[in-house]
Amino acid sequence: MTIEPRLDIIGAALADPSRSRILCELMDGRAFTNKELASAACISPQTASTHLTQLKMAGLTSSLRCGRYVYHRIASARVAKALEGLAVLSPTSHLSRNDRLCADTRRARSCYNHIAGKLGVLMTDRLTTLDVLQIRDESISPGLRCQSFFNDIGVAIPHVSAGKPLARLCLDWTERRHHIAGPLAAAIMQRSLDAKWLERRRGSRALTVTADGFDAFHRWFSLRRDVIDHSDYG
Amino acid sequence: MTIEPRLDIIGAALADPSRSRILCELMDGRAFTNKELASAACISPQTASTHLTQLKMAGLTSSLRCGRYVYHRIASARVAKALEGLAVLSPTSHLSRNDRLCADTRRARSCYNHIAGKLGVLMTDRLTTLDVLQIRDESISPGLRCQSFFNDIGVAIPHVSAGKPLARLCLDWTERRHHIAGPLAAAIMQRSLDAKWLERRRGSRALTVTADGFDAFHRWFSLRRDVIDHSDYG
DNA sequence: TGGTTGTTTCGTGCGTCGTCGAAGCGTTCG
DNA sequence: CGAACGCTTCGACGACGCACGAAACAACCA
Repeated sequence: MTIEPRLDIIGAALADPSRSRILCELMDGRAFTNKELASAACISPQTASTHLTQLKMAGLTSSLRCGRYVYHRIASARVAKALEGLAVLSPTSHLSRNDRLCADTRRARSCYNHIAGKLGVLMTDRLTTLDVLQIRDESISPGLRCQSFFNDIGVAIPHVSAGKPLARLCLDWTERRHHIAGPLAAAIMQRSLDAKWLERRRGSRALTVTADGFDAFHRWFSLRRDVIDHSDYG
Repeated sequence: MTIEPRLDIIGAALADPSRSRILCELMDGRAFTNKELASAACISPQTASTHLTQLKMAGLTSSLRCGRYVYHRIASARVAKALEGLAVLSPTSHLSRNDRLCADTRRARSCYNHIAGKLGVLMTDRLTTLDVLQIRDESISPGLRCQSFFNDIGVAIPHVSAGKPLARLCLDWTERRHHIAGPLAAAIMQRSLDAKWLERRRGSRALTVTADGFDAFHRWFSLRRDVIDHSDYG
């Protein structure tokens, strides 16, 4: 016998539909309570509690007690990255349904701590054509107009320790194309929320683009409203 | 209800110890028959057959009929990448045992189609300090001495279509450090096997460094035998 | 063609796991 | 202090899934 990674242990943690729903709920990077997650997964709080202890034991989530509430979140960016890697492998048959809420989620949503969905992909495209970011192979480096661009839109470029990426590419599981992740992407998302360009929706990872948001995305990213809104799915 | 990736479907495919062992066996990139995999996982051929159909249904493996044999392999590099991402998350308690075969596997092994383990990590380090490769952030670009180096050691640098990486970083699940993956890394592995620097071992992903191998790795990578051999575990 | 080998399907037994009601524990608030 | 609320544990029920023997199917070989 030779040593092997125990994929089955991680797999068993993922193998239940309720736990999968809980993880997807947590994938936007925020922390939720037991009860909230129970409601999101349509199960009783007792059941959610057992699931959450399993996820925690498997190292996928961590919990933080706060008064009588227990907040759960994805354990680390590494876990989030691994789960995103799995998400693009997961079956897509259920994605073809023309569901209004599906369309919303595809259009713009939070992914761990950055913007995903069509908006995320379009913004990423635009950042490269504007020479704000250079994407070579699978890595990202600042372009000529990086400083000025982020200065203009009011995003402070995060400081990262040497060797750590300012941003990285994340394969979008609905668009099947890359959007940016990492500290810079998180800063853009934070700015978009602070400036009320985007608003979180209750009980969903979907993000709503406000009127100011359409304005800002048109001004800074040349994204017309109908391009963002247009759904090219069945 | 909003759409979600069905992590549970992939998870269910991974959730069984036998299937995990089968996948780990396939992770070196080669194809194996049903019977071989059954033997590797210590289960009967019937059981292996059902597991393999499950893995195939989940999109993790693909099969190819060749006479009365059916060869199974990892479906794609994307799947291999996702599984590697999970492997670094998987529990490590069983890695602390001081097992001779464990040490072999840690020292050098094949990972999909490139070299992993201590040897893979050391080679990657050396390629950067020699300015053969430049690692910036999480991407890799050719260094000043790239052409001459690979010419010297007899590796033809693979052609890749524009925008595709020549190499990428892969987190080693035993060393917990990066080694290189991708076309260039595959070419290095192939060269090492052709030149008999490395030999595959029966029934294991471990790679044996030959006498010529120690010679070559010392000459080209300045890796002394004791550095490769030295186990800093248990 | 008949025997051997590899793979797959069927049926069954048995263990594991998800689910929720009930109850226990801890915290908050009036 | 007592009531309300949230979380967790326990127990029982039901369902799913892994395992292998037996048998069918497919391909090779003499």
